[in-house]
Amino acid sequence: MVTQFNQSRVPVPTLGRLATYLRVLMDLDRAKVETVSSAEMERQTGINAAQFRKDLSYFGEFGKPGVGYTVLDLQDRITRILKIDRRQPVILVGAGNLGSALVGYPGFQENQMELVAVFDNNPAKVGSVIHNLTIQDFRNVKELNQQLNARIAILAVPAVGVQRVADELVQSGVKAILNFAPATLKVPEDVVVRNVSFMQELAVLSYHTSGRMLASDVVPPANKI
Amino acid sequence: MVTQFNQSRVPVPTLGRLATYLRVLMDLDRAKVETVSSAEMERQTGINAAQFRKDLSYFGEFGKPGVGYTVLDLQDRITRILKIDRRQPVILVGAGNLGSALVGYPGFQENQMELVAVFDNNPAKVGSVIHNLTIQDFRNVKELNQQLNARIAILAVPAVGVQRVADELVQSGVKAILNFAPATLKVPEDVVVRNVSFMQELAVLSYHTSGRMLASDVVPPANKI
DNA sequence: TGCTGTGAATTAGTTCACAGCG
DNA sequence: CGCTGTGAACTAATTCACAGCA
Repeated sequence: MVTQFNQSRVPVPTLGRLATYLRVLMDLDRAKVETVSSAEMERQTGINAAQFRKDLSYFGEFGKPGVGYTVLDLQDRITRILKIDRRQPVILVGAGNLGSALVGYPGFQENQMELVAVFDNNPAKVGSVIHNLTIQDFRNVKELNQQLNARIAILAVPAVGVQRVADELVQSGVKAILNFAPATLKVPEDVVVRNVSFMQELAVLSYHTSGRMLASDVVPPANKI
Repeated sequence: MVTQFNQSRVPVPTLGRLATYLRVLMDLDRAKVETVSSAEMERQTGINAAQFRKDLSYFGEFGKPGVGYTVLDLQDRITRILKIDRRQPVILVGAGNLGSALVGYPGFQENQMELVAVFDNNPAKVGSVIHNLTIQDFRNVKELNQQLNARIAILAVPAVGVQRVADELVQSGVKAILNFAPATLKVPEDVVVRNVSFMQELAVLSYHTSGRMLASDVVPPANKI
């Protein structure tokens, strides 16, 4: 059996699921569980057992037939695959409502993502402190990132002008962008962008409410609390 | 021309893209543009022109051959498809960092999503006000939603206990959930859940930084090669 | 026996390519 | 002509099903 590492062709959804597996493995470890089967992982995650095994198979062989997977070992390997086995510096642009909320997000720490700087272009905000970080002037991003060396950036700015911000980030050495603005970014080939669009998510949900499209059900006048 | 409404088999990604088209159409309308071709839409959105046409084809015929699409008409029809042609009441559970930030999110208004109540189970928070909404005790959700009639809920609570919250929401008549907690929810067949996982997004980005995976990250089976 | 790892089959989603209408 | 709408071809992702190992 020649195990061939299909490295170049890992489906994107696989990477997202790896993060889910990791979360469950951490829970299992805390519960002192030492080994786990793909069937048990399906119970915990809702993700098909064959899918779990195939996802792992893109990166090598991890389990013992007849036994399952060693929780700690698998956890360790997934963190290496996702490159969160060591600290990943991340910068955030936009200290508005959403941006500020994200600074306090505990998931960063848990996953070795370290928020190392927050930027904004609003002079009224520059200099103030959120969660131990002083808000920096976005004009200095290029210079400051020479020290920080962040390759990942989170964009929590309004849609207007987000492209210019992205361009500047690319100039500053950023290779991966998590974009919360409702806009489609143009970036060089070697830069990855993931869009998080609340609007899109809500649209999908809205479509699925109240059944068929020709819905005769009257939307009742709604009060507010 | 036989117009067939393929309603039952609309790909999920199509719905998300409809929201993107809508955004661009609103921009075009503001710029006084009256008609648009699928090729121009590709330029504006980065989404393939054939994809745009096929997405629309699931819902009928919208354009004029040789001309394109009437901006206002298309806009109108997409809002009807997504059921955001009229106000959609939405409730939010969890008034923490993220939840509070979402209350101020301007995208709700723009898309006829109206946040009608915010709930939390922390007595210290119940009663205080964010953006004109008084935080309600989550224990009253079922009772209050008899008036509010929200079918969409946003979950911005910690992972622990999120399943119980979801169960209660389903009991309260909620049919669609936008879940921000890093956990997999079990809900009845007729309830839709969309998960937004920052961690998953960051994991995908992290994987793509610093080029290809190191050879040492793929661990070959010990007894082979 | 009970499990993994993986080709094969299946299903979902995207893009092509072109007939046909305005 | 220039464009839409759509079957057909293609590509991606998921799930099945089973050989083979501990």
